[in-house]
Amino acid sequence: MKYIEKLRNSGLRPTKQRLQICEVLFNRDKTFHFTINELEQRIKKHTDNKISLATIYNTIHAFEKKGYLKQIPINSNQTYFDTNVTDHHHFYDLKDEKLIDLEKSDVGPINILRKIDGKKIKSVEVLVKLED
Amino acid sequence: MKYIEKLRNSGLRPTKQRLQICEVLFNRDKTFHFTINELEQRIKKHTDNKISLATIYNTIHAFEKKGYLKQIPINSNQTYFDTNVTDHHHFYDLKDEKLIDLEKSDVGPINILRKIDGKKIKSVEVLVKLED
DNA sequence: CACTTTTTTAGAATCATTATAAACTGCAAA
DNA sequence: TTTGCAGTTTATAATGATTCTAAAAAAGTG
Repeated sequence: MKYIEKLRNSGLRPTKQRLQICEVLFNRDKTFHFTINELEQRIKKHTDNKISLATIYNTIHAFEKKGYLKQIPINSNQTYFDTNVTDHHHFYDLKDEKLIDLEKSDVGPINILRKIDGKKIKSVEVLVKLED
Repeated sequence: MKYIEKLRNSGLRPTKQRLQICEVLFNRDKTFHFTINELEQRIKKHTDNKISLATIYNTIHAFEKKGYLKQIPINSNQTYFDTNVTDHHHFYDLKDEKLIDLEKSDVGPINILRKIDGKKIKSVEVLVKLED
């Protein structure tokens, strides 16, 4: 199993549940944008045994803390996550409520000219809302 | 009362509650970033009579629909609103959980090079997260 | 004033997320 | 391999923001 090492290296025990969630999250070509609810549905389809909702939350938070996932800032009642943890941005299709990755090169350089004393910039995220 | 016309012009009856909320929201020098919870506290201090929480939600949504307020996309369990409805961006101080306006001129032009068929860009929002 | 429509309200309902505490599991040391 | 224990999983309860409901109150109109 290719995810065992990954988990072990980051101090997470490679449990059956975590490995199955890894399969759903990372064993794919494109990056994956999801809410916990959507992920739960996919896990249900993909695996035979049930994984508790609490475990899904636990795992996603653990993965996020380890840097395997990113939260996407967006106004929604549900939290969106992204398997693409590189520095990039998003389109958000307001009608379909779907996210699309926007590579840094698609946006061009962003120069934050203002500085705040005693603070440093951790990230710069761009959300481009789309309508028909 | 200076807000009566504003409300009437947008088809909202200028009720006592709405006028009081207008005072708290708009009668200030700087732009105001808030959650419903914070707003409720301020209303409690500012006004003698109690305004129901449901009314606060109703009013904020009505004002947002009329374009007097904007939601700010951010990862938080609570929704943030902004009285600054001009096209601008935000710093978000992760430690203090506070927002700071970033004028467009502080960010410079943003050029979205990629296009999505059949969709047009409604807004471009930049969130700059700050750490110590 | 009489009547209609909008608004307010308290409280219930909903829904995402987090907490709890007991059972289970991976894993390292004996 | 067995034992012991920290780390995990789990069902369920709890929380907290937000929305819904339906009845009362207020605003607008003639």
